[in-house]
Formats: sequence, structure tokens, C-alpha cells
Amino acid sequence: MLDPKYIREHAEEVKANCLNRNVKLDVDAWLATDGERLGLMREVEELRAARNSVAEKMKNATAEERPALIETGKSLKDDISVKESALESVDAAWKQGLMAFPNLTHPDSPVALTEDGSVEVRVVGEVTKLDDPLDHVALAEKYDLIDFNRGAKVAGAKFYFLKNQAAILEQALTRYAFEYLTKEGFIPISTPDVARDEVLLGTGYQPRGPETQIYSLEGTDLSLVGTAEIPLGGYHKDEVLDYASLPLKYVGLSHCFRTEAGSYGKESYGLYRVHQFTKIEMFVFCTPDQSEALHAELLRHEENLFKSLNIPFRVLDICSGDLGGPAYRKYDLEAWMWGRNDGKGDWGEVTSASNCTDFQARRLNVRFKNEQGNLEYAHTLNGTAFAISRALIALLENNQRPDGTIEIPTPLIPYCGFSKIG
RNA sequence: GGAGAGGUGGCUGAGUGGUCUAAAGCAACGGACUUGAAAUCCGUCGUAGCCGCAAGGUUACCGUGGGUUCGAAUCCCACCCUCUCCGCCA
Repeated sequence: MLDPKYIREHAEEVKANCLNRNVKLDVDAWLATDGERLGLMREVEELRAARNSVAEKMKNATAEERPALIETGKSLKDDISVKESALESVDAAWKQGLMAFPNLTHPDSPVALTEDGSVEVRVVGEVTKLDDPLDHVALAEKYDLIDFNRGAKVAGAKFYFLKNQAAILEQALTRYAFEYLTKEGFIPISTPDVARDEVLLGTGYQPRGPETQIYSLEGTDLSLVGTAEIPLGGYHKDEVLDYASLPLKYVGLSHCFRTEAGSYGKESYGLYRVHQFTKIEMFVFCTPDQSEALHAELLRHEENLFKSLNIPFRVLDICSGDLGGPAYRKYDLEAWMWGRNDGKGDWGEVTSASNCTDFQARRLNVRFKNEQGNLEYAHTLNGTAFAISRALIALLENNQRPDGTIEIPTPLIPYCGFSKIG
């Protein structure tokens, strides 16, 4: 959510930002609604002030004065309810419009409408040349690591069982990331896998729409979370954080559920796009002057983790049109995956680090008291440590050896207890 | 799931439908006293919106949402949450 005052005072900048972000939004129409809302608010407040003054007079009114005051009060009450319902509907439209504004954009983010406008910042590591690399689906079949068929039998297409070493690797990756990040000052936390709609909305997700990617629980206001970002963002909802405690860095474990409506085909091959996966997520609450450095820090951790697993990747500075609503700036890590591009291999997204500035904090009402004792909205950031399903793709495919075995990267061995598969 | 009790400012905790933004205490902040500190005393001490250059004015907010009333922290309804007891249960 943007500051309404900011939109009023920087209308041209906000319009340009919407264009850059490929968000079709009638800013002028919203501003008209805004003006109408303010006008109605003034009228309602005047009427309420009149009502309050009548009520005030009633306290000391004589018996003769009372009937006239009550009549005035009654007629004011009617006027108020008419104006209030007008205000209510304008206000609803106003709020809905306000929620549709995307965050502002970092001045250094590349400006482009489609994802191919994102800029490759660097490539880290080298793709191991193999004569006949197997993709993770083939590797999983060879070593009995993932059971897609029985996943489908039990829960439907795009569900799966991790089995044998893959099941152990899920825990090893989790333990490894938790240990690495707690050493970096992150607070380990395991989250609810469901959240209330208001928390989803506060984090910038849209439950229950026709386009939604979110599973909702029938008869409740709960949804299965699509990422730990949702419960972790909601963790400090409606709180005033202590200045001295910031930044608050969390490393969360959650299970992520996504309907992935209408996304079958090559893009969802194997484990790449599934309905459920486990994710280790970093989430940070901080002051506005800390967020830029913390964004760099989250990216550094992501790179360190993937580097240490011998996984080649590239870093993308995501362009304006592909940022989504809440992000002010975003970096993705794309790891090498042999199964993509018809088996010739290509980069595939494994992590994403976003600086959401005060966009989520406004909706979630997360503030902190600054050194002067004034309240300010916090900044929030999030970044993936490991989305286990995609991390497994990259791990298995990039660590296969010419003899067909899969070598477990050294840092992971203490957590899984084996050094190779096959 | 059943029965009961409760939810009020940063915290504790009062609050007969009308001097209630809300007592009192604690904490915090400013000041006096002190070489310094503690203690003591005096004072300040909610958030958000709107109007205003400002001083200030005004509206809303006592778990959330509705309702009754000229007027609601207070009465009514629904929901959420907490606690106690019972039942069930990894």
C-alpha cells in the first residue's frame, strides 16, 4: 500500500511508475474518488459534531428544552446515516483502488515491461560439462528418489513423495540453512501453514479471487500459505517494534501450497512447479535506512548457500514490469537446470530476494518508534534460502558425475549422513 | 466439543447510559534539589484522519463487526481471542 498523501502529492510520478510496472490503473479516477471521499468525510464530521453538541446540551437541559433537542438529534441521526452510507461505499472503492497501487520502484531497477528486460548481474560458478546429463526426473527414477505417480494417486497431479535420500536431503537442506542463518543472526522460527485472509491481504496476496494461486479452507477465513513470507509478515502485525531491536531477522520453515492454476506444460516439468513444497525463508523487519543494506545481505546469503552446494547460478536484477506488487527491488537467483530447454539446459528460478520497503508494513500496520520517539512504518524484506523442490532439482542435476552417481556437496554431508547417491 | 470467567492506554487496573480520552499506580520523558546518582517534589505523557501558515479546531478509536439511543467503554446480537474446569486426543 502506498501512502495516500504521497499519491496525491506525486501523482505524475505514481502514474509513470504504474506504466513502468505494467499495472493498468486509472490514477486520475482514484484521485477523483479520493476528493469525493474527503468531501464526504468533512460533511459527516460536521454532522457528527452537531450531534455531539446536541448530546452535550442534553446533559444540562431543562425538561422544556429536552423535546426540541431530541427532535434535532433525531433528524441529525437520519442525516448522518444517509451521508455515512454514501461515505461507506466511496470509502470501499477508495480502499480497493489504493490496494491496487504497486510499490514504488528503486531508481536503479531496470525499466522494462516483460521479464526478458531483467538484467543479468553476474554468473557464479561453471556448468559442469557432461556428455549425457540426466535431468532430475530421470535421476529420481534411476535412484528411486521421487514418486510422482503415487503422489498423483494420493493427492492429484503435481503432488509427489520425496523418498530415500531425497527425503533425507530435504531435512539436510533445512538444517544446513537454519544453521548457516542462525549464525548470521537470524531467529529460527517454524510457522503456521495456514493464515487468515487479512494476513494474506496484508502481505500483498489475493485469496479467493478467480485468479488466485491460494488454496482456501472452506467455511473459514483461512488459507494455506503460499510462502512463509505470509505468516512471518503477519507475525508482527499491529505491533510497535522497539527501535533497538531492529533489524529483526527471521529464518522460517513453512510448507507452501499453490494451486498453480493454468500452468501445466514444460514450465512445470518434474519438481519445478508443484502444489506443495517446503521452503526455508528469510524475513526481515527493519528501519528505512537499514533496508537497502539488508537487501544486499539477503542476496549474499542466497549466493553463499548455492555456491557452497556447487550449483552454478546467475543473479538477475528484476525489471520494473516483473516486480509484482509489493517489491521495491528484487533479485532472483536462477540455477542451471539440465531438464529445461528441451534437455539442452537453461537457467531456472531458485530464489528471490525482495525489498518491500514500507509497502507490506503499511497494510500490516507494523511500526517502530524511532530515536525521536515518533512512530514510523517499518521496512520488510524477504528472501528464499531454499525452496526445497527447486533446490533439489539444481542439487541433483549439477552434482551428477560422469559415472552416473550424484556427489553430495561437502557442507551437506554432516546433515544427511551420506556423501553420494548411487 | 460442553460449562464458566474475562478482553480498557507501553504495563497493571478502576469505570451508576450524559464533565469519559477514560481514575489510580508503574514505566517513560522534561524540570527542581544533588558534586554525581538514588530518593523526593513539580510537570509532561495515546493513535490516526480531516481543516488550518500557525495557535488551534474537529472526527474516529475501550478485542472485532453490527444494533438500540437525542447520547454507548457502559445495554443488545454475532464473531475473534485469553483463562479455569470437564470431555476427547498426537
